[in-house]
Amino acid sequence: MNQESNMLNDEQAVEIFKALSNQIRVNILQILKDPDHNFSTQAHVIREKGFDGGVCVSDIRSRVGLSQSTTSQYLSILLQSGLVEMKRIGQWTYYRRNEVTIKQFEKYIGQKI
Amino acid sequence: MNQESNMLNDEQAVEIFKALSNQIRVNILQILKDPDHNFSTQAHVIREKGFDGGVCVSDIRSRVGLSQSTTSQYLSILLQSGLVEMKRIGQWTYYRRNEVTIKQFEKYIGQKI
DNA sequence: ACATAATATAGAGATATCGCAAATTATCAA
DNA sequence: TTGATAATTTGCGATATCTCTATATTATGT
Repeated sequence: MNQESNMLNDEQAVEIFKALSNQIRVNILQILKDPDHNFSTQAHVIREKGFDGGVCVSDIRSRVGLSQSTTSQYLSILLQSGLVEMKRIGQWTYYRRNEVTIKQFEKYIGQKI
Repeated sequence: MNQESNMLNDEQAVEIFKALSNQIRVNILQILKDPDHNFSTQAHVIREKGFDGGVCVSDIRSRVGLSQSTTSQYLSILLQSGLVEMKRIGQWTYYRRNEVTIKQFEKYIGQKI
């Protein structure tokens, strides 16, 4: 893998900055760092099945206290930016952090900012 | 200096994300990394006098191609966020990167995001 | 005091974001 | 197929951001 392929470009970085320019979206990313600790045991947190740490929208919703539609919209902004990834299983959509993008973002800050 | 004093809080970080959620403001921060290289020799770049690397507003303006007022406003957004610092000398206002905040921000990303 | 240069602030129209309720779509279960 | 649950999409009013022109402020030189 060469240097290019894991370096974000400015446009992608600005997309991420936009996604993070809202306290609640930052919070969502933060609570997804430790789903087992941040959600109740009844919550739909995936602990196996190849999408470990994925949390469904309604559980995230009840944790951050926004309306369902706003929560869904914020998650799709985070998804668009690449900071999270999602997987639909049955009627649930599970979201989890995309650590690859987050690492690339960290690297971008260190080198380009 | 303890751990607290050089760790940004979430609110300060969101302020920085907002400042960086605009391509031109990111560009301004980037060109201020190397004023000697990014501005003409006639530009008002401070190379000594205790505010090394400071560039005046009109030189930044002509480099980024925005109106005078927008440039001034963008610089004050960057200033508010702490990413740059300024010093007025005579009729000129010089802006330069605030590497301390930038380092703190980098640390915040690594630890809190 | 006056003219000039550099910067900041005010005001405004266009566009984007915020966050909700309501409507729609997708999936499951009986 | 009917009903329930989960999520997305749409529509909306409120607020914020973008970027300009015009004006005000501050500092310098005559």
